[in-house]
Amino acid sequence: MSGPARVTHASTRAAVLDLVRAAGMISRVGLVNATGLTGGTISTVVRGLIDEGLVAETGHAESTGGKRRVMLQLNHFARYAVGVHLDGARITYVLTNLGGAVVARISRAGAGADEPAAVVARVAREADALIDSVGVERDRILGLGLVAARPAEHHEFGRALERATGLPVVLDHDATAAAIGEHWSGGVGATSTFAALFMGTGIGAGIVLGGTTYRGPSGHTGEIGHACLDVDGPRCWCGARGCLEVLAGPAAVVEQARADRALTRAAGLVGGRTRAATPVAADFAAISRAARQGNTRAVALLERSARYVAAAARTLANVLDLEVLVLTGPSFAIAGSIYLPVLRAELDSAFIARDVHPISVRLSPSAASAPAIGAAAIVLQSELVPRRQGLRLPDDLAAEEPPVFQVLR
Amino acid sequence: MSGPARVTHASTRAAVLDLVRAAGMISRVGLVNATGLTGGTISTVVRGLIDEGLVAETGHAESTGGKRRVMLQLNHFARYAVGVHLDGARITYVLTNLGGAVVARISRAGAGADEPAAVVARVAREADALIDSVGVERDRILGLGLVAARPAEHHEFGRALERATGLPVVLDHDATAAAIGEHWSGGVGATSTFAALFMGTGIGAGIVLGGTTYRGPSGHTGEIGHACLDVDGPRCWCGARGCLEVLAGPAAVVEQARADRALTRAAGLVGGRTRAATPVAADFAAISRAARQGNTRAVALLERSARYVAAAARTLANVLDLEVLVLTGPSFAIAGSIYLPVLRAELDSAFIARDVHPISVRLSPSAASAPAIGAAAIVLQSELVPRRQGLRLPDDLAAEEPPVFQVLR
DNA sequence: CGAGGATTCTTCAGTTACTAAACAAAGAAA
DNA sequence: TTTCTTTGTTTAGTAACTGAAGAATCCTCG
Repeated sequence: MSGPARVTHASTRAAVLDLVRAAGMISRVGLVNATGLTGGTISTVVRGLIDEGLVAETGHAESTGGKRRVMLQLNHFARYAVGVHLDGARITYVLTNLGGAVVARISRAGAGADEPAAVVARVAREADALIDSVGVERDRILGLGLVAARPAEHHEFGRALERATGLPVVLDHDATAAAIGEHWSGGVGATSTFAALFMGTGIGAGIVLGGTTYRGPSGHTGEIGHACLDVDGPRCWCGARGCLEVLAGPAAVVEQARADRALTRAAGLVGGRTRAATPVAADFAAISRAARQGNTRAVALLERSARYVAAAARTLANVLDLEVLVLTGPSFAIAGSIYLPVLRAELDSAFIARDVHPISVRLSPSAASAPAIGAAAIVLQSELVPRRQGLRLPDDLAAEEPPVFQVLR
Repeated sequence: MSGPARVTHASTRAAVLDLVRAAGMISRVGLVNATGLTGGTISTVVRGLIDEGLVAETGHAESTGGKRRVMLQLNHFARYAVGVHLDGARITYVLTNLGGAVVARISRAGAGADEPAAVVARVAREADALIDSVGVERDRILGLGLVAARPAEHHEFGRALERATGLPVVLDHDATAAAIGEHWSGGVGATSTFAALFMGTGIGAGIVLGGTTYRGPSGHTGEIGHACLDVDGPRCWCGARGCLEVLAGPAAVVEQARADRALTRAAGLVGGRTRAATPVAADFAAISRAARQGNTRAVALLERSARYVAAAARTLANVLDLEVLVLTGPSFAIAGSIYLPVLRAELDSAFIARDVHPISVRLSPSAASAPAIGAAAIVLQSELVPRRQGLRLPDDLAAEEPPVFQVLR
């Protein structure tokens, strides 16, 4: 009759490790305040983490009247993870360390119409090459994260890749991965509620609520590309009318640009003529370049798109009570500087909870490789932070006063 | 150095109690399967619940080849909770039992411009009268739930009410309360992801994700009334353009109706002339009545509104990957039958995850008093289900085969 | 009708992850 | 130097579980 063995209480070890990562540097007393656990517990948990080599004592804080705090930091190079982003056009690989920092990165041609078995073999080979290029021992690699726009279609691929590489493979949505990547690499607080607005060829959003990734019952969350912005708008492939993607997604922008002879010539759009592997991505990049070089018609086109994206972002923020919104993904990597001010203006003037708390809108520092970095971050998270629920986490991590740092002699 | 005392592991007792409530009737073995706990644990936890009078053994299931399962049920009349909904026009009181069933219900005039102290005294008196009307002992009442459109403004009021009634008071958003009420009274599954679309004078949404209420960092969640449905639409008080509320909320519908002479006369709208306490609510009701009686202009007006609400509902469903959408609140209580088919059609044809899982759209069976019922449910939840996180709950409660019930001799 | 199996539920010893509290160590202030 | 403050460690005790054995109940079949 006995049920399966389980850890009922959230793994304290994992929660402490996550706090150390999120804080960058923190003392044992800081962990006591942050977790609500007692000093004794923190003491033993930290000892275990130090023994495993995951955490190290890196110096002392200034005294506040008594013994100085010993500061703890994540040992960034104790473990690694591989992240792979399958896009239509390209496959991006990153190797990150425990802190989510990119140690190595390569980008290769997409799978195209190649045979799945051949693609598996190639991806495994290229991932191996990435690992070898920095000479990391195999047993320090926690696993491989694989992300794509429609992860459900890559189940079989993931399993084959697991066999080919010998690494555990986790599969996820690219937008969700991008959000986790932002979260892990520390741009946003440990318990913050935020969304990563992801623009590739389509538009999606990765959602993190109170520090926990939200995946929904079927994994189809954050489909902000199919937010309605015009009840009488043009029809979308999803069956509805006036979806953001149809009105203002990269494909829509490119289509509008192609209808403009002057702009087509000025920006050197390829799509209509040569049909490259991903004409939309290439043409969208061309339009963005033209806009940055001052082409007013390109600017107008992108700003029009930005107004729609901003309206959808506001809807998202109002529904979820967001604290942070990060723009990421290949398309924002190119055109983010044009979209950012429009979104900022919209949310500053119309976010409904703006009087209670601000909403910070920012551009990801690594928008182009965000999905791949996020893929690696998911591995780090799945291996080291099994489940964070059920533990009191600090309302504000910044409450821990940043101590003056001194190198250990 | 020792931190504050805390319950780290989710209270098993509370989780088991919640499962009994959600399942209606379940055996110990059922609980073992549902929780993942061992038989021994369930045995002792259940004994405790029976000793407290919260749960009772109510019969036997048919044998499946061995000893028959003893079925457990919530002892619905072991505890009670009071729910109070402060609306502009009216104050609604309900007394519910543990199962969330309404035992008594009264409705009185709203606070209007009365002095706060007088309102506190009146509410306390009316709540007492409600309790006395069914003759429930005071110590069986867990507390009083107070909900309003803007709970933040009623903090002081709540504290005063706590002193006046001697009952613990919890405060929450009306839309969130409505969602919890739907969840508690069992219309939706224990771990389901759903939203309660709430229409009073404004439009909001209460959100429950995987069985857990989502309140966001500042409690301003589900503001679907300020979803953008037209980037060039009319300006809203929130600062934005084209908000759902401005385009299609009850106030907008009433305004449009008043501009229509024939409809104003046919429906007998009062707003323009006499300025009642809440002209919008009264006039919206009048328009709905006219529509139900076949007035084509009223029908057209409401169906236009429904199209906008449906588009916003689709956006919400696509972002959160919803499984269930419940229409509730005073305005849906009156006009729900007109909105329901429009929303169903929209989500059946355009919900993005519809091929993976269906989304069920339904009208709350008690839309008018849903906020008050929800307020009481919040008390039940806060007292009996302190924190449900960190425990594996069943994917599908229906998996427990419904046993043939027999009354215990 | 009674043995034997199946299933449900209980009991109890053992494990784990914590807390509480005493203690030790390190620096500041006097 | 002495005394105080703060940080971190050790130890004993406890709550909430698991695992495994056993008791209770019911069905089936000779």
